[in-house]
Amino acid sequence: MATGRTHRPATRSRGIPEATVARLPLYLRALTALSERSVPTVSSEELAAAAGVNSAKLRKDFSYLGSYGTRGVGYDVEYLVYQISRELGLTQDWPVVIVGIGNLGAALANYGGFASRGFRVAALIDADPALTGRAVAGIPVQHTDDLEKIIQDNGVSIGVIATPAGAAQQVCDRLVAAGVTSILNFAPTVLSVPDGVDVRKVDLSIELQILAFHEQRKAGEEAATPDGGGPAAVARKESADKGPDGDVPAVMPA
Amino acid sequence: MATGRTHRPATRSRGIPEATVARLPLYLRALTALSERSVPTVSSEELAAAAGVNSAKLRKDFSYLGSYGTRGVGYDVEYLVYQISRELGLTQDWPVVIVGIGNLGAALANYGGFASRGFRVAALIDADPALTGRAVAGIPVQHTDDLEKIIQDNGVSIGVIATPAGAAQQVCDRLVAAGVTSILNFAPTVLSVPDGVDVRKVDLSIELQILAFHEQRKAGEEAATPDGGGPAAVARKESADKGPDGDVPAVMPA
DNA sequence: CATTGTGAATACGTTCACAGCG
DNA sequence: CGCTGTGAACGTATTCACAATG
Repeated sequence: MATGRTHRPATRSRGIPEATVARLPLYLRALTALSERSVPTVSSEELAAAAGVNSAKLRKDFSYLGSYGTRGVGYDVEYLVYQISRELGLTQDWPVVIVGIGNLGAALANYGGFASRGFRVAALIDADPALTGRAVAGIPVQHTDDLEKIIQDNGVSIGVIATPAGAAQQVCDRLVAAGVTSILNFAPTVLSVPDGVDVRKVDLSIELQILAFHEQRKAGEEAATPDGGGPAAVARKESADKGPDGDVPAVMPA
Repeated sequence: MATGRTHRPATRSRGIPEATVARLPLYLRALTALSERSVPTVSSEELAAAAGVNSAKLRKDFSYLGSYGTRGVGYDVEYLVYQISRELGLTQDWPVVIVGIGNLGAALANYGGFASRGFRVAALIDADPALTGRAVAGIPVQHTDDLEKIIQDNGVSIGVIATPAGAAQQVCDRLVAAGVTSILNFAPTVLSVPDGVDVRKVDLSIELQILAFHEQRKAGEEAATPDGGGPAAVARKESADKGPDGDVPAVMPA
């Protein structure tokens, strides 16, 4: 932390804003669904609705990728799917390891959304010898002792940590030392990593606390139902546009 | 979604920024750890390091809550724990239901970080009759048919959806109709909810895709190992400051 | 002429830097 | 004197609104 210098390596990064990057997967999912229904084109308005954002935001997001639409018509679904996939790097294969095969690790191993998007669970790793050798989701669980070898043999650059909090930093250090440069952390810990390594965290407890905050606010100010107590509000809002927080929630078995 | 009108009900909300709210749980966790070690006071610098943010941000965040520090000294740990807990609404009991008891639902049910923070798993609900009656984490699984009754009997206002994508909207609708006003969604779907209901989502696949994007960037610009292949880079950065995205990743059994 | 693409306006979030204070 | 609290500067993200255009 000494360096007051902002990091940001040589990466001048052809300027796609983070907020936009975070939404691309959302668009991709909506587009994939359209593609499966053989819908050929879609307008920003329709796609935005499906992704749960507003159309101006969507158009601005796409404008960072290039001009892939046709005025008066909309966007070609297949073409956009391809462009976004490419931009996200999903046209290549990403071997991933999951460390910590408790309920959560198992849930992740079983998660279907992987293969569909270029991600491949290359290995499952756990410290418990009782698990070693057992298969979860058809993939054998290997022992932590072999972590470095597994990473290297499979050319893994993305690791998922689903261990208890106490083990997370140590696992993280070993992953990084073995060559992993992107980590998805489900343990409720702040991981410390060298520059150049990306960490994203998913923290259930934090998400619930944020909900509790808003829930409390609601309880405080209702008293008399704000919208007149009549029929429940009807306007529906898409959820996706939740606030900016840049952060996430973690989960952990026992 | 016709209404171009921004929502935002009467809620003028005594102005704590969303970004700050999202960090309060982080501070709380760090403070709780200090409290357990019986540390009496902490400076913004120290606490910021523990939470993985910078100290100016932390001080500004705290300034929205009030002036709880002592100049020249720092913050009283116990007092801050209390203030933040109260602000987040964690001094009260929040009964929560989890719908969808696959691997993920089970992981959530077993998650330890609940009770510690005012959350209580009031019920587990699943559509599979084979699960009904079985206990997970010591809590009996009940059938979806009884969802409304369970919500009402327990005064539940927060629901967690850990079902397959296909069931999520339907479950959501029933939760909302039964009185739930905050939802944590792990299914990879955009949920549509009435005004006044908060949804946060956790989407594993999205998180991985964001990592892949950055990973790809790195690969593109290195060419020769960036840090010379020598000793791993030494500068450490705290992970928490990840980009703004306001969104999260989902997971789903099978 | 419906719809994209985008400057300009606005809102929000972060960081700086230092006055204020215990 | 050290550390908090905060106004002001800066940077990023969202929204508006309309000119450009297939």
